[in-house]
Amino acid sequence: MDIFLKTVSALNDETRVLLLRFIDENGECCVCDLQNSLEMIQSRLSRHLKLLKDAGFLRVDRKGTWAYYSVRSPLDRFRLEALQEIRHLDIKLPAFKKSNEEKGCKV
Amino acid sequence: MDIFLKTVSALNDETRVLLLRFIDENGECCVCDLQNSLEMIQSRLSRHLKLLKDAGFLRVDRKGTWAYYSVRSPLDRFRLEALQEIRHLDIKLPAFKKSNEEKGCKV
DNA sequence: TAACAATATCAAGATATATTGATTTAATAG
DNA sequence: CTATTAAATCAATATATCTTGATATTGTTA
Repeated sequence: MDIFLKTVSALNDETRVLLLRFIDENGECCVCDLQNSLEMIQSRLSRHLKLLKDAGFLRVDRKGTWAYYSVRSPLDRFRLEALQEIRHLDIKLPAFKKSNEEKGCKV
Repeated sequence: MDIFLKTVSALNDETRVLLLRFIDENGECCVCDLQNSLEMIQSRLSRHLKLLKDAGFLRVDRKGTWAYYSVRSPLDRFRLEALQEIRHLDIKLPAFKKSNEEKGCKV
């Protein structure tokens, strides 16, 4: 029950649905990218990314000080079905604005 | 997005998961039955049943003053998958205690 | 080591949701 | 019509979640 509720509760927020959809469409993103693209402050992003990760939707890959988030794979049946549902939502996604990581990103 | 969030939000509560599972296993129940079986007060039940109904999981069939709730059918793909997930949860379900409707149920 | 940048966590206030008991609505029986 | 019963709604309180700005942590570079 607890795992199910954690999974469902992660989906129960507009911000996280948008985040998941954005990362699903654009592939691996670091938090800088997301700050740039979605215009959210860093602490808010960090919180929601953690919830999505803990609920089994995202994985994180750290390289130096950067954290790259991507959709976890493979997803189990239920999470995949939820993601499919999210893929079909009529959402206006902001464009991907890459941060200039190579030169040091400074968001 | 709104419909998706409403659907997900209906699943995001232990009471409602239990209710949905109970009705799924036992078939059509009136609110009396649920009060007897689950030992919840009526206003609480009524609220959660409404949320599950409005989210597309339950239907209600009124006969006189009684309201019979059952799992809506057919369920769409996502809701069905959620229900399957709930069917596999390791939950201790209380026994079904039928109310004595024939003689007038008085809960 | 010190300074800096990316990310995570914390604390406070704001918003949403759940629970309870009381009240209201609606259908039926007398 | 009145009384009764099932169910829905309301009002108050309690609990949980979200947002923000501040602070802490971690890795990198000078």
